[in-house]
Order: sequence, then structure tokens, then C-alpha cells
Amino acid sequence: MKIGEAAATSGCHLETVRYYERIGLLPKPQRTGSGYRAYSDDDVRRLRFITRGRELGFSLDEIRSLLQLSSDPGLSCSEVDQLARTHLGEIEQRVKELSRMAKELRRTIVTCSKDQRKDCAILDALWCEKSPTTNSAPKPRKSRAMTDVHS
Amino acid sequence: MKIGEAAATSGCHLETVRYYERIGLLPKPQRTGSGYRAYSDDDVRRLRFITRGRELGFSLDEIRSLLQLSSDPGLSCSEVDQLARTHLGEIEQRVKELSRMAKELRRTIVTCSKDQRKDCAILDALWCEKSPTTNSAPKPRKSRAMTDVHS
DNA sequence: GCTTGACCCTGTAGTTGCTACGGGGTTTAG
DNA sequence: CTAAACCCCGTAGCAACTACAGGGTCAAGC
Repeated sequence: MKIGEAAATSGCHLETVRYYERIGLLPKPQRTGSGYRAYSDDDVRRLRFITRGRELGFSLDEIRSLLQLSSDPGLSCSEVDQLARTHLGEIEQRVKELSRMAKELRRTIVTCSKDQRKDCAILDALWCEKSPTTNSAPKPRKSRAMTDVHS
Repeated sequence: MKIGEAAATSGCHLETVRYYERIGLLPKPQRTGSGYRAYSDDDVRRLRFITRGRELGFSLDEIRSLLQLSSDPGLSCSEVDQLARTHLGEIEQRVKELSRMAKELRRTIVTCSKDQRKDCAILDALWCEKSPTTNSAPKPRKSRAMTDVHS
């Protein structure tokens, strides 16, 4: 199977397949006499493993670990489980953050569309003086002025 | 105000401030006699605008638009509103995708922890033969074999 | 006066996960 | 025999930073 077909059947971009090979996620495939990549069924399965992992939001590094764990005859299911749980936690965290964002945006958009004149609630929300959560300036060392501004 | 303080009060990394200047999101600030950046209150407000925008998930390009709309005396609130609504839609989409991922992962993790032996449900899910949604191979053009594999 | 350390400067390269390009070679249908 | 469709390689680009290396500045303490 040539690269184009391998890419199509595993649902990823042709250049992505070469990229996975370049970073060592996919083994270097056989070559035809004219230098074309020739993928075995196993290669394609591995590629599908990767794309499915990506669909589930695993990073390429995590997928690398999963592949390694998978090939380990010592069968370390608990490590796989741990990796998946950690990853799930991260996704849930991200969902929470995005939901918070969405909520705030929705709120702002609603109040904005009420008064469609002079003041825009969305811009106001962005310009607002609310100080960022926790941050101290780096000890201004008795910062005497800064009067010598030029140009 | 020097860069370190400006960064701290607006809640972003010092190098990020320089980055925003480099890409033209933040105007080039005044300089002290010794070449240090000297930020005005307006500069810092603008920086805060940017960081707040980022917190709401706007891209730097979107923030650039918001800043431009904001400075427009012709007051085009509807454009701001449109941008925010589009952005909200994207965030909601992302939340949906991530929630789907999380759901599938949770399902897989649960079934995996049941049988903590030979077969790992998580790896199985990744190795599974389920073909990717919609994808046709690129017309194998009667692809005659590929028998000439070498090396 | 001199050192120490915190701060600042510039420019460049790295990160993740691709995607796109230029400039070529190969294969096969018509 | 030509044109289209496929493949090769290497490099550069994207977003949005972050992290150096290799220097300069400045105030305080000894």
C-alpha cells in the first residue's frame, strides 16, 4: 500500500504520515524499486492507532508511551490506565475552563446587545480595571522616578 | 513603569510583552536613557486588554480586530458583537468535542479497570479495526500489486 | 571603589502538530 | 507519447509563546 492510500484509509493527511515517520512514531516502511513507501497492514494499523489516539486528544508523546506500553510483553495495564486517567483529567479541566469562558462571553454578549449605542459591554469587559488574580510587581527597589524618558 | 512591573501587573510573562510588541500588538514604548522600555498607564491598560482577551480565548488576531474596533470613533458595536458571537460558537464547539472525548475515555477506562489482566480495553479501543468515518482510498488505479519491495 | 545581584537589552532558536511549498521523478491511462 | 496522478526530499510556515546566550545598567552594601 502506497502512502496516499495508507493516509486515506487511516484518515489522516499524507504529509502527516511522513511527519510521523520523521519523528519516529511510525517505523520507516519498505520501499518499492522506485523509492515509493510501501506500507504493510501492520504499519497501517499502527497509523490508525495513532490517529485514533489523536482523536481522543492524546498528545503524540502520550501516544508514543501507549505504543510502547502496548508492545510491552510484561503487560502493564495499570500504566496505560494511569496515563488515560491523567489525560482524562486534563480534558475535563480544559472543558471546565472553556465552559467558564463561554459563560462569561455569553453574559457579556447579552448585556451588550441591550444597549446598541455608545458603550459596548464586550469592549468594556476587556478594558475593565479588574486586576489580574494574584500578581505582585517585582519589588520596585525604591524605583526613583524614571524621568529621563527620551524619544 | 519598566517591563517587569508591566508584565506582573497585567499578569503575563515578561517575554510575552516583548513578543506582543514585536508582532505589533503593543506599540513600541518610550525608552529610558539607558534603553529600558518605559510603559505608560495606557500601554499597561492595552496590555491588560490583550491578556483579558486571551483569558477569554480570543486569538491574537481577534484581539487585534477588537482593539481596532475599539479605537474606531465610528463605533461599530455590532461588529464587536459579531466577532464575540462567532468566537463563542467556536468555544462551544470545542467544548462539545472535548466532552465527547472525555465521555469516550471515561467509558473505556471503566471497562478497562474491570479486567485487570491480559487485555487492556484502552489499548483495544485504540487498536480496534473501526474504520475512520468517511474516507475513500485515492482510486488505486487498478493498483497492480507492489511486489518489487526491496531492502 | 568594587562587587553582587536584580533587572534590562537584542537576537535567535525551540516548542507542538502539523501543513504547504518548490522542484523534481515515476507510473499508467488514453 | 503525453498528460494526469501520484510519489520523493528538504525546508519553511503557522500560533503563541518560551528559553536561551551573551551582553549592559543600576542601586546597595562592604
